[in-house]
Amino acid sequence: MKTIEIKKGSIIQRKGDLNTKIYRVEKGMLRSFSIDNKGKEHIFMFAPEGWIVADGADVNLPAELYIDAIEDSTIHVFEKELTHRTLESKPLLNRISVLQKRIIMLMSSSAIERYEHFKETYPHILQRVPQKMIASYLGITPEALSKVKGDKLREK
Amino acid sequence: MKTIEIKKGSIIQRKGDLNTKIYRVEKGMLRSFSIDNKGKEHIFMFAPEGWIVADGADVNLPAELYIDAIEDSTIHVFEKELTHRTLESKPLLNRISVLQKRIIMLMSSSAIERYEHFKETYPHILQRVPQKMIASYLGITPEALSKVKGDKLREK
DNA sequence: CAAATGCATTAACCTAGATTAAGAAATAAC
DNA sequence: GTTATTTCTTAATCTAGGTTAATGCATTTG
Repeated sequence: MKTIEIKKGSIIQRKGDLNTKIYRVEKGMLRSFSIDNKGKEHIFMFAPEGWIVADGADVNLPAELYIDAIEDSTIHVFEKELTHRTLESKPLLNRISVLQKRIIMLMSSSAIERYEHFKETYPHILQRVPQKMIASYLGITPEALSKVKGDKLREK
Repeated sequence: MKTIEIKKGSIIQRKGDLNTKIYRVEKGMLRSFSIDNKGKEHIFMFAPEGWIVADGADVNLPAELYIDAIEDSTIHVFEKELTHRTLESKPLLNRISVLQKRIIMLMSSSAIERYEHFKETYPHILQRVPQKMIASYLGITPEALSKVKGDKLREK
């Protein structure tokens, strides 16, 4: 295990890199994201203090996700290889549960519904990251999020 | 472990049921799906012979997904409780990898791109299930899938 | 076999969200 | 504190995909 301190904006993993690392956030916040063929970013996950981020792609294949710091951060870096032997199933099952819910949400809820759900589920993250990143996580543009939030307010 | 034979169309798990079972398909095909607040189905997964289906939601919470047979099927039913102790991390990690890719796809690819990807990834399933179910899996309507396929052909 | 149901396709119209652009407000940098 | 850079909002326009509806096939069912 290695501990590193990184500045906001530092990229610690790129798509195509070896996918052998797991990151545990001690301080600050990381995010993982993909970049599509039009150059657009799609945030896959936010990881504040205490959270673990890793590219879930197969260890033997190149990384699919970028991972960077969105705040100055202190990170513990582990090798997947070493941790995988002792891995408990509970956190993995929990992760699967979260991903399943995310897929269902993406398929069946509107932008504003996904936003409301995010707000309830991750209120602490909502306050800490720019709204355009929330939009990216939700799968919409910043303009669209701004609009649906405004509509929501007005209709009350 | 219990083995059951079920007819096409039989529902073996509903949203809200106890979420304690895992199903292994010996013959035929199952699918899991959710129903949104407008009554629309969204297929989460197809499971042909040899595959395992289960609702990934927390075991202690009610099931989120429906599971039914889309062909006459023979199924082995296991209790999650019993299997979870001996669960290896490899298949779980693989599952996480698949779900991650699905989320990225839903956020960053068009309907036709998702269709092409499905076709390459699950050609055997494509041939066996009605196109409207593929559409449901992709997160679009049957009409939209029919249209983009037609457009694709014509533009060549 | 006939009738009924389910499935795929096409087309007209509609809408959520994308795109583009401009300005206001907030944050960061000097 | 002033300037520069991000971020957020609003508005006009555009588009992928949704909705509704009609038609033709294919598959079940009685």
